[in-house]
Amino acid sequence: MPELPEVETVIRGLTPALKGEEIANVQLRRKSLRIPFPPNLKQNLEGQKILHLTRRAKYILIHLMDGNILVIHLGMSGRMTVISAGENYTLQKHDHFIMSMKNGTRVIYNDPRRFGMIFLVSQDNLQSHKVFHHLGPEPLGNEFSALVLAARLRNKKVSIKQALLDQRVVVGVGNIYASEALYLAGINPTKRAELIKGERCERLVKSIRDVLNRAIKAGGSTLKDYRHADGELGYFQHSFTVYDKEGETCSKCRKAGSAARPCIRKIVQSGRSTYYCAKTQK
DNA sequence: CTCCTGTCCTGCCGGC
DNA sequence: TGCCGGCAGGACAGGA
Repeated sequence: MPELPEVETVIRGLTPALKGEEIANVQLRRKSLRIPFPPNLKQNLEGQKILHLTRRAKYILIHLMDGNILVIHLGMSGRMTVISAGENYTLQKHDHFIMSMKNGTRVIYNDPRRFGMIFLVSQDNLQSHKVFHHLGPEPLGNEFSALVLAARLRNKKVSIKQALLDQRVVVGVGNIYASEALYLAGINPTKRAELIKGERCERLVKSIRDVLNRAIKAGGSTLKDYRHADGELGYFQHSFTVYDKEGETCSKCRKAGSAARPCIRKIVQSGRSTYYCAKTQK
């Protein structure tokens, strides 16, 4: 499920609950998610103090006092829930990982499809770790620019939509925001990636940033403290402009008064749905 | 190198 | 109503 904005919203929700707190107990309710839990995960976490939380790509990084980082990826269906001290909570199906803090706060990781990952890596080995070493630039960071994107798209024969999903090109963009960003930039998703340069590339960079920033903002403003009444973090009502809107008329076409002709189409690219406006995306 | 396919897993929805 | 196929917001390995 979650792409960069959702992960970011989860982190903002977890931070006040976890920052500075000590982990008292860890419960693993199965042996593995997508990959096995590391053998000593429980022992390594219990007694540790949490310094702070950050994000890299779609990974949640929980920095611990001993120099290790607890890495959590939500996969397609992972969710985090915060339960305050003294609050009642009955464990649900697919609650796989539970971390209880010394002050009584609990954090629950639930993931029906189990495509998520939880593991530990030392601060020093983070960059070189298998899942991190190949990652491209953060789209909201200073290192991301039209020149950088163009360089990474060079010689890429795949479609620009597929390229945006490639975490070596840019991180954090998933299937929804790829469609959304291309719509905003007015770029046809089937276009060969290597053809996107110059002014179009500028527009794409700006669109990716816009779409992600707006989604993060929506996450913050529609949730009180990034948290539902039931403690669940990071999932918010957010209306997309083209995603899942096949057969509807996009806002640009509506504004242009094109007699409300349906312009949004759905296609499948390397097995994944793409939505776009057949009229405005060239 | 790049590209493409298959795979992991459960839940849900639409069609019959 | 029940069953079944297809699809779902991610990312990896392996082979061409």
